[in-house]
Amino acid sequence: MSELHSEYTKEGQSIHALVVELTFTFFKLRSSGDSQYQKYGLSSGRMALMRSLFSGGPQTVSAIAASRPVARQGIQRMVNAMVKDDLLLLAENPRHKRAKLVELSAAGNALYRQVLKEEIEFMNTLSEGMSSGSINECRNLLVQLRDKLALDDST
Amino acid sequence: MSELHSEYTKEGQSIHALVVELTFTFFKLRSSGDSQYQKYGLSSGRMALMRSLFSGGPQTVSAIAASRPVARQGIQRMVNAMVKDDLLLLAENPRHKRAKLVELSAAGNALYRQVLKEEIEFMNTLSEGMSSGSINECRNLLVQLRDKLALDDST
DNA sequence: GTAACTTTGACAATGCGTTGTCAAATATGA
DNA sequence: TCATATTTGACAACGCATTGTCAAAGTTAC
Repeated sequence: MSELHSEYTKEGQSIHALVVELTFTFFKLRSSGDSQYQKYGLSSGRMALMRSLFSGGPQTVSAIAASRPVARQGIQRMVNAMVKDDLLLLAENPRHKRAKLVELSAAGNALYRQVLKEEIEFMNTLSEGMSSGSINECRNLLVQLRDKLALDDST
Repeated sequence: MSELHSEYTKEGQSIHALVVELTFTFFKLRSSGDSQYQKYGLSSGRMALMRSLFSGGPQTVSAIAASRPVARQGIQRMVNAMVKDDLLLLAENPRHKRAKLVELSAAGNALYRQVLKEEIEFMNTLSEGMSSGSINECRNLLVQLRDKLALDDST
């Protein structure tokens, strides 16, 4: 601890500690997810993509990218690879000749549902002993934090 | 929403929502941090490394890597680059001929303190309107979550 | 002391994200 | 309509993390 830390307000200090913990928890969560996914040849990125298609229906690459903090070209590359793996299909888009609609193939849909099922069980296990009230309060605070960040920069 | 979601317990559903929000908040936080750091030629990774050295004192590359969820060779590469940029120094290690002690140079220390100062102000701003009690509760819940993850896998 | 094991830094390959460029397709507006 | 601007996918280059391999340095056990 340096003397600089005395410039923190009490709340500022708490937020800093929260940010540090959030970072550790995020990495832990992602590596835990990846180790669950890898036995199906999936990754966190591929799962997130399938999740978007499963809940949002067929969409263009641009639309998928716009709904998440990832670059359009990253999604494009991922989609191309997953089409090759027969997890996704490209359907004609009546509104745009080049921008095809990306959708889950039958195999992709089945795989996603399988993994989602495991994921739900995992979340249920993780939440044992916690109250949904305190979990929701925590989430609300993160939303609040993120909203403040959105004001701060134009990312 | 698919029929699969009915397999969630109430708490499981909440945890899932929390995990989604946590992910968004993490990315927002990191990009916000990076845009603050870049005017000093730094990145989140470099800042984290300097933070370790500032608070933990001179350490070997291996020790730094062991204290965070990053690979040893990633730290090694970063250290080599930052030594070239005169932000870090390699001091002789009496206990090991090859494993030098990494420490902040005078320039690195000054730069870190400058950025830290801005960061503290930023955290103070972010926390305005929040109670340190609710922030700490949120952090405690994340700690609890991370502990459960640690049990689950051996990452 | 010495043989076997582990830790460490250099080097290389790879994975997966980013950005930039370009041409085709589309949208906009005078 | 037609000129201009934007969106889109392919391609390339790069950034920054990972893993694996190897030889030098250090540790441990006998």
